Amino acid sequence: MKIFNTLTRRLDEFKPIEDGKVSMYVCGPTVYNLIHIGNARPMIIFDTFRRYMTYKGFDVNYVSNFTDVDDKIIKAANEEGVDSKEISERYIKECKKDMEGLNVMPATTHPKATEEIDGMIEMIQTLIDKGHAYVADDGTVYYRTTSFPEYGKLSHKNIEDLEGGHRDIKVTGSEGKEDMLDFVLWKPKKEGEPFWDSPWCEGRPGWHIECSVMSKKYLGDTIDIHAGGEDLIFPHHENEIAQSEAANGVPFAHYWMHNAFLNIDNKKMSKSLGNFFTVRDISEKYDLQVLRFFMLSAHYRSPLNFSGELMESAKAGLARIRNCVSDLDFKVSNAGEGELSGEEKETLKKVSALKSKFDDAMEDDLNTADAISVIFEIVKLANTETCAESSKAFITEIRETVLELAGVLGLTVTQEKEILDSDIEALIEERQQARKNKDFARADEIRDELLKKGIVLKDTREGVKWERA
RNA sequence: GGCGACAUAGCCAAGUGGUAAGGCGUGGGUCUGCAACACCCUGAUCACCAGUUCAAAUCUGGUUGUCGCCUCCA
Repeated sequence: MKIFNTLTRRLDEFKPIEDGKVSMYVCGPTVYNLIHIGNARPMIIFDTFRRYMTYKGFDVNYVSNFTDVDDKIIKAANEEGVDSKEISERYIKECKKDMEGLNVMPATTHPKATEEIDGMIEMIQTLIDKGHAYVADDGTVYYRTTSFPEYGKLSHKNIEDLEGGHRDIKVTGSEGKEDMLDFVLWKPKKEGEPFWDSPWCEGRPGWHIECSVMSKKYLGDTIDIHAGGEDLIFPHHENEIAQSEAANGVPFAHYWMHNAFLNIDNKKMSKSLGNFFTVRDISEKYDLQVLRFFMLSAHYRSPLNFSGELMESAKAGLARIRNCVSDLDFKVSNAGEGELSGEEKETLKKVSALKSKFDDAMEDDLNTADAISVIFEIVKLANTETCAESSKAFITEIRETVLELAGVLGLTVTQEKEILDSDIEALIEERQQARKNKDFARADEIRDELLKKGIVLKDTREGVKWERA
């Protein structure tokens, strides 16, 4: 597996710390609202990475946090006049619902910042003891960036440039800091904010320390992969490295993966532009599997544009795969038990080669766009090479392959068996009878009637199929 | 100002040295009582200029354009 490593800016061959195992940490959302579709990109991408590694036989320990203490959560709580815990608990619950819709597997562990305060205090103390952090007069604890010579190695920034670039805003808010770039590890409470006791003051942790601590606790001092959105490279991940490596004395993560942003109609998504969509918004109009398919149709390190038109295109694409599977389902139920024919064996060889091609694509820095195209190639084979006379073994093999590969991408392509009301079934039956009797007026009447109920009929070669409009 | 990314058919998107995958849409066809669905077939020389090479979308330099980070942000 080749992974583009932000740290080295190269494709690096993945070598796990421990054979057959992968430890990875993915920065999760701050839960102050419903997650938006931008949040969904890393969730889907790294869930797909995890599924692929699992498919390849790795035991993946996947940790993704919920940041449940933060300014925005406190603000939301104050606006609603409720406890901030109520806000975070609510949106964690909603986030999990969205994840389920997106078919994002629950992490091995989903730690919450507020439940890891002890570990944070401990790590901050270690940093102070080692001279990497200091306490200001008001009890704020800052990280001393100048004490970590490698600061900037992930974002490839040099510190002098950073200092220069900020000269104009240096005036405000940096009292108590030794240096511009120093960042908060612990901050004193303000009125009405949640707080915890600490050796320095009653207060709460800074954002960056959370991830360092949770990663250490659940995965160890050094992990294989740390991932997140590209915007987190600086300062969040840079700061995590500074904290963890200074405190633990060993490298933090061997591979750093970052996904590019999702734009809306070629512009950055933001509330002020009015182009802000939550996953929940999308779920009202589309099966969330369509959103997942859409996200995987481009490489994760390319910026991806979102629009209604593109979603329609994705919907049609996913439907092509699903139609193929449902067609195979039908054929398999009528197929004979006979041996594979010579021709069928040849076709299965091609399918098998395509399966390798799929793996190759995924091995190449998770090229899901290419991987999807391989699935389409198999779909094409299935559509052209199977027929009513095909053997059961042949059809089953192709079907299983499509399902398996789609499954690696976390795409559900089998149709849910839905039970129709008996009176609707009766109407369909009556319509079939009418068609048989060439009473097309009645047949069309029934078709219209069902359409009003949201049932679309399709008269196929194999019989009547239906679907929800 | 600093750092970085990208530019492939109507749209989306792989390909990173040997004469352009795949999807959507369009058009044509098969199936069908009709319609819809489904399926099959159908398209580009790769922003521009110069260079390296037997050979470049693919490497080098330049031009133009789009975008991201540097501040909370996936």
